[in-house]
Amino acid sequence: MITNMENIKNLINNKGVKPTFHRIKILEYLMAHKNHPTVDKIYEDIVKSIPTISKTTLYNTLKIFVDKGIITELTITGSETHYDMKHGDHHHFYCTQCKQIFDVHSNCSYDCNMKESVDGNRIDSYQCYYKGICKNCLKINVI
Amino acid sequence: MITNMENIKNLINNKGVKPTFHRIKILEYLMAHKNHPTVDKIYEDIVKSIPTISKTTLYNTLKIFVDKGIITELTITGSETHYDMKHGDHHHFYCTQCKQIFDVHSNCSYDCNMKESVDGNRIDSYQCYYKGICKNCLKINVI
DNA sequence: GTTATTGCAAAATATTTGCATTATA
DNA sequence: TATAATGCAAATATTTTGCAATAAC
Repeated sequence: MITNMENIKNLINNKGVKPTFHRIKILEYLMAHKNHPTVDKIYEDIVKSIPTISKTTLYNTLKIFVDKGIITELTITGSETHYDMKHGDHHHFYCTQCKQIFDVHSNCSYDCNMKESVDGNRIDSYQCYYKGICKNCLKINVI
Repeated sequence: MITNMENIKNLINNKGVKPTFHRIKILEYLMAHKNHPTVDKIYEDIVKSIPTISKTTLYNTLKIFVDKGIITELTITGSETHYDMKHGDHHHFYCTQCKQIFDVHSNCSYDCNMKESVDGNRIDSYQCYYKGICKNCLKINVI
């Protein structure tokens, strides 16, 4: 039987990254929290179980994961970077009122994963996002 | 005869913003420089003709223009915000090597301007961008 | 035992804020 | 003159860096 931790370890290993304890724990966290956390949020949560972890390690590790294509960084707000496990094709919706980022599964035919280049430029990644007011905030505003 | 400055003045006025000298000059700059400048770049250029202008005014003005939908802010790199006049429907390509942002006129059928909402969330703006190596850098790398 | 990882503190960078000054209608 | 815009300096927020301590293999 392969444990979840073994799976994560393998995933990191397969990308050519040494699966240290911290790295496994950080990826484990991101797999369990697909609500696009910031560095601060990840730190705040993860420091409870690993009191000695530092933000520098977090920054280091997240950068490595992004470079290796394990996770995606979302630079939507202009202030903090949000992080997201790669999980299926989806876009993002940023609510300018409650400041949350939601996954949206738009049925548009735009799928850049199928493209390798545009206008002769080599595409390595892409991102689409919307900004507006989410349905929850719309409801609250009406009342 | 309506001068260019008159046109810019009217554009600002029509959005309910008082067209001060600085605001006109900043918009004039953005209309003439559609290469997605940062605050620093705009300041560096504009301070030559208006030596007394401050970065605070630049930040203030750009924020107003964004809020009023006159310009778009591009938060692609995660560090500096880039600014872009609204001009036709296009996406952006960020070259991770030369750090430049290019317009790309993708022929995909993805046009969120036609949508008012997604999954019940109200869309106010949207952005799509690619990251990769631009054709110029690809050429240089080969040599 | 050597090399990579980690953690601390300081530095760097970008943006925002408070408030006094200046311009504008 | 009243109101809004501007500019300075300080504060804030986020991320990066240098280097010493530690851990991993």
